[in-house]
Amino acid sequence: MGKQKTYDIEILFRALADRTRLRLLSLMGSDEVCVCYFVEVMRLNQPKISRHLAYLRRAGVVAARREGKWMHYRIIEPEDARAKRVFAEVRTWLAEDREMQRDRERLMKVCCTPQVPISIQGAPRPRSLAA
Amino acid sequence: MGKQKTYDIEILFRALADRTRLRLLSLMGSDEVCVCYFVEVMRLNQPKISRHLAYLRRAGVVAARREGKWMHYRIIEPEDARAKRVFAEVRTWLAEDREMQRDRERLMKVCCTPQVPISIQGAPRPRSLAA
DNA sequence: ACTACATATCCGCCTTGACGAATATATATT
DNA sequence: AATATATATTCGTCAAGGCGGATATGTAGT
Repeated sequence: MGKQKTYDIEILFRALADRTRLRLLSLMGSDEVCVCYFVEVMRLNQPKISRHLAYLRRAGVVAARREGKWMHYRIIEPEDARAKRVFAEVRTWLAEDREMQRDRERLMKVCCTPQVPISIQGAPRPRSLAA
Repeated sequence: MGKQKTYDIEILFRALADRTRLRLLSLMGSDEVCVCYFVEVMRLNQPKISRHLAYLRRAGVVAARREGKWMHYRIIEPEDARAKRVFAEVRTWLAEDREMQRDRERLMKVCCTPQVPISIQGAPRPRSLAA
């Protein structure tokens, strides 16, 4: 459990060197997100999502929290000040990327629509979006 | 030649996801550096250095300039403002890394010692270090 | 043209990591 | 206990990329 390695430069960049993982991080930007939302929003198969989340977890970039059947993932802020600043700039960058923006819009829609898609009825919403 | 792709997020991070390449970038921090100095300072075999420099060039992170037998490599600043800021933070981070610091110290020594090692006698020094 | 030197590329080998499909695990419900 | 649902892991395959060693290329000097 406590494998909370101090942020290593290469480890971080390897974690960031994949578009799927960048999209995941972008969606976790403000908040914990449940796996089922990643699957719904990104339209990728579930094992692929899980594998990339596991990668991010091993790299120490995100942490997971279980809530019943659901798993929530959130970004871990680096302790190291330098790492923190790099990471902050990366997130700002992501915030401007087209595809990432579309993802976040879809996440909002999916969470806030009165008619939630059947596939995620009952799933716990990100706090920041829960009405 | 003009393959100067606009900085792509993943491409950049893949380029940064290797310690040898980070060390190269750290040495190029302020200035153009000649390949022979990389070899001398980093104590790695020359093909390895060249391969990583080629990788960085393909990724659009550095550019090369020939001067007789010598090749000088320098960092290309990203045009995109976001990329530029991420990159700047990365360089600040590198500036604090132990191994990178040792590399830069060795570069200074190698360039400024009265008795230059035989292997690089006559090689053109980085401008910022040339006495 | 020949030689020497600096650098780049090729080769074969090996590891990492991406993928889809299948399967395992964990939890909740009945 | 059996079932359903959410998520994780395993398997086999494949491409990217790391490595050292050998070799090719490019330039300068004789």
